[in-house]
Amino acid sequence: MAPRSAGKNAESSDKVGVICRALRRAIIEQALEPGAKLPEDSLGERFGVSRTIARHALGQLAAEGLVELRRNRIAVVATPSWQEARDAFDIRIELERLVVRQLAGKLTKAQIATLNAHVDAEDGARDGTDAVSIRLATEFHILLAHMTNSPILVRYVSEVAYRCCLTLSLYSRPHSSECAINEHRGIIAALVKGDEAKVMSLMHSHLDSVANRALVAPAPQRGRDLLDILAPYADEGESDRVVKMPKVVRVR
Amino acid sequence: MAPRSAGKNAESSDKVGVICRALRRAIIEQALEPGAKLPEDSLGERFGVSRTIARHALGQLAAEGLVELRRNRIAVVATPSWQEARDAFDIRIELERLVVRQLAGKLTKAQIATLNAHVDAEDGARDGTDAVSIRLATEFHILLAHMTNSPILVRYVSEVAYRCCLTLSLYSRPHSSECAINEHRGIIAALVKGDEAKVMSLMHSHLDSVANRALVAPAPQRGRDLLDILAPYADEGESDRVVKMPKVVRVR
DNA sequence: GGCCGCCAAACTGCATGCAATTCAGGCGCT
DNA sequence: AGCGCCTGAATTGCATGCAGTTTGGCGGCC
Repeated sequence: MAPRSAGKNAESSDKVGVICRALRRAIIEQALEPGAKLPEDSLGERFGVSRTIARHALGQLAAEGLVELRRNRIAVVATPSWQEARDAFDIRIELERLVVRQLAGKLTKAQIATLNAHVDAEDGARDGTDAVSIRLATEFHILLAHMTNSPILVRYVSEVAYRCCLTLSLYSRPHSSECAINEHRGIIAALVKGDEAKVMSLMHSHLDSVANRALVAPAPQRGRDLLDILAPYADEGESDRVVKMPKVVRVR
Repeated sequence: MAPRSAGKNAESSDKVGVICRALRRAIIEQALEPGAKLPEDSLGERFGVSRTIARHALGQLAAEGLVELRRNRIAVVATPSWQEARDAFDIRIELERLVVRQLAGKLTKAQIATLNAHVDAEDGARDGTDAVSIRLATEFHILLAHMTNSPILVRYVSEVAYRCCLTLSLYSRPHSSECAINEHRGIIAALVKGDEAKVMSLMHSHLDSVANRALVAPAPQRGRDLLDILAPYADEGESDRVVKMPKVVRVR
């Protein structure tokens, strides 16, 4: 029960959990694009449960930020703004630096083997679909988080990583994840060597480069809701938006 | 609409949100101690809604880690282990360093005033109950997070701060929060001055000292569930628990 | 007395039903 | 044709009902 011990968060082994996991996976593999509608009864029917359960699952996913829930409206896969994507990556960098700091030089042989096996799998899937590569790359990071044996850290890293996946599918063009794989190998090596500072900086630059490759521009706004596109123009009241304005870019 | 704008996370204006907020507050003010039972129908009755809604609210709080949900069992207020408490603080430190890093030198006059007013309120409540002091101190940090204008950061800081509150109520003795207030003032001053490094280190040591004051020992286990107390002894299988063992302390 | 099993009450898991709201498209009006 | 209104279908918000599980305590048995 080593890695899998933590996640008893109101979602394991019950039907809600099944739906959550399925949707999460569908979302990060881009089978469900941002903006995709998720009506309760379709979901319920598809998974053979009642709306009540589907609804509950949507609630959980909304709490994780993967789904947007507006009152009396059909739930949709979340469409993070460019700024939110950037924020997510910033948070992710800090969290994952913490992960590798805790892990540096403390991995067991078994854990190292697990990590290597995973990266090999990433390598093997390199000629598969992009979606699978992204999922595997994400799971590498979550795997690392699991090894800290800190349920809270696992939860946050997972959430924010999934969120980043989501933004990747929004703002990124078909990117070659090959280099990412090598970076993963580098991180493992540094972890084994136990060089805390080195591995933290490696993780930092790894994530930063992923973010920069993905979030180069405020994005082509590959047209989802026309309403969304116009949203920035509405921007009611908003009195004290002063913080982090340096790199703000007007959408279109 | 400065601070209160962000949190539309599937919980505002609907009954679920009302219950969530009420319970959250009750929990962090220790009106509900860790381990307290939260039966769905009592909750529903108390808030004038059906079990369905109460259930949904519990689900949200469980996702935040404030409530523990075990299948077919009455929900209870979460009882984080000492290790989880330590982990929560570690994460919190990183997140809040990020907050002040983003905020340093970027606060508006209005925001500074808001912060000062809040600290004054903390000061004013110093002779009130401990619970209120803790809540106000926590809200100071959440207020800061709001000012980053990053909903994701707000969510995570809030969650982890609430969690820390929870652990405070478990493992801490009546602590004087007076010094904390001064530390808050110091942080504001450094933020205004715009000294990024300084304010990050201030925040770090502030949180670290709060954590150390609270989590000096694995805690007197002020007896909730005797089962919980015995849990560490059971510790089934647990093959590869290698990480972060340095500072582990046996319970009792 | 202590221990085990049984039973009713309590509680959760889930589906269904009804009211309220939103959404889509057709109709009439200009 | 363009625009707005209006109506029915789709969909959510929520309560209630029933079945299955846990709980706690009582009585019998050792």
